[in-house]
Amino acid sequence: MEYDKYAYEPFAVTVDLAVLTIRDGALHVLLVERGQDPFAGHWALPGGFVEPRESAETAARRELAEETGLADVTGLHLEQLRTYSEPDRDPRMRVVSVAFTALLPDAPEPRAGSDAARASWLPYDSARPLAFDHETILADAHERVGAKLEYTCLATAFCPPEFTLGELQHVYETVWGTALDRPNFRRKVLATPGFVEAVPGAARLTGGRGKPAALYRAGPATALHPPLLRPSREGRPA
Amino acid sequence: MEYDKYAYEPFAVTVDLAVLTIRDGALHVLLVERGQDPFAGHWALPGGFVEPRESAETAARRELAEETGLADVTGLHLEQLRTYSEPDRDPRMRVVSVAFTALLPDAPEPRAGSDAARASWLPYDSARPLAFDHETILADAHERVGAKLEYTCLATAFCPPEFTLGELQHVYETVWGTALDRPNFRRKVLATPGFVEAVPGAARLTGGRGKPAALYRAGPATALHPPLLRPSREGRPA
DNA sequence: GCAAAAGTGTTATCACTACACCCATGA
DNA sequence: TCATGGGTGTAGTGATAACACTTTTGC
Repeated sequence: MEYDKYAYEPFAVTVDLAVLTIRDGALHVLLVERGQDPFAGHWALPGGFVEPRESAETAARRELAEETGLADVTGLHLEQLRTYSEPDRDPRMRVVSVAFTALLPDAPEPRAGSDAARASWLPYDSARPLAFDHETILADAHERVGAKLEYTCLATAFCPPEFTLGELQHVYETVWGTALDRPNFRRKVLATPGFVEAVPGAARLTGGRGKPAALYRAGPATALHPPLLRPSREGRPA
Repeated sequence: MEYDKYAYEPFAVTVDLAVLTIRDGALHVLLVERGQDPFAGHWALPGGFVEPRESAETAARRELAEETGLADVTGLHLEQLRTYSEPDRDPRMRVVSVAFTALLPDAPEPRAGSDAARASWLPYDSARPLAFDHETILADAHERVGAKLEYTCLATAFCPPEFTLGELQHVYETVWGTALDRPNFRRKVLATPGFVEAVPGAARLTGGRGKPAALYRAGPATALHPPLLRPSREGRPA
């Protein structure tokens, strides 16, 4: 560790956000359209510089509030993914980016930020091509969230304060891209203490038809024991 | 994203390494003794600056080779942990550090590096206090490795090319700090295709006494299905 | 009544735990 | 012959998967 602050070419440190939500039954991601080169006109993940007196986590939450326009983002799930530091990932200069993923229950229309031409929710499957290495970041975020659904109670972060078990199951099915058996899913969730808590007496119609579903709130538990594993594909990445 | 490289106070970007190994039946960590203030005389994780033309991963592998003195570190497990970016984590200047964890099978004596006064393997449990926020980084590394043992084949990274099932079990017991049932462990490992491969005919005495143990090599699998869960403590962190 | 969505029950299979027990070696 | 560590067998328990089935609503 040396003392000369200018011994090296300066590094810029930024945060990039993979903000995911479920909208119209499909996984969506918050993207901004770049107004300037490089990649002018391309979609990119929202993000920005880390300020001199804030941590990457603080910067990420600030950007999240700015990009979504939400007044209160304190309760939202925000998690550091990893740091992307390939020397040429930004053609202009050396930029090291700390990537985060955030999970939103509902999807308010984003407001076009200061430097972004447009901001919008796009379906995950059509979110390509993206600027820089953002496709890699987005794929890593998807894999991470999918894996964490297995052994944590993270799924409730995609749900509004009160939700039905059908909606919770839909979170799993949407992120994993697989269908689950409803009776088994239901038993599994209810058998895990603290995953969900029943809202006494409350019920809601979901698809316009059918029996009204009981409502639940997120419980205090964070871990899932035993885990709720994805239907087995053989070679799962580590 | 702006073009002025000097618009902000420069950030230094470093890597810190939590290098773990098992030595004399206990978890050890590679530490260096700091020669200069701040924290002169304190132990710290090895690490260093990311060079202008390398990624954090490249820098981490370079530092690993320098600090351990190993000629070939290409096969070793090296994994990004997370990035630590609290504004005051280094009192001298703004340093953002990308932390990695590395797993070594054997423990060659480290050579004292260029800027470090001494380098040494210390038992994990007595590796305190550490300089900067390195205690947090080390604890995060331990937790990450412990969690990955559950659902990946990572344990073989602590073992030499050929090892016994008893040695493999010892890896789990050392990292988790719990005893495991030998018959069940054995069945579990052998029932997972590609976790280990038998070395035909080979056997080795382990404790000087007892039946010689069959030898195994690491197999091609990376994931463990179903996982090998830690004996249940109730509230496991997410 | 019919379709749709919620919710319950049942059974076979699988995996895991906790043991008891046998085998090969050095002292 | 004993201590030590490797290796096998087995019975009880709990979790899972794959169904069939009932309930409550809108049309």
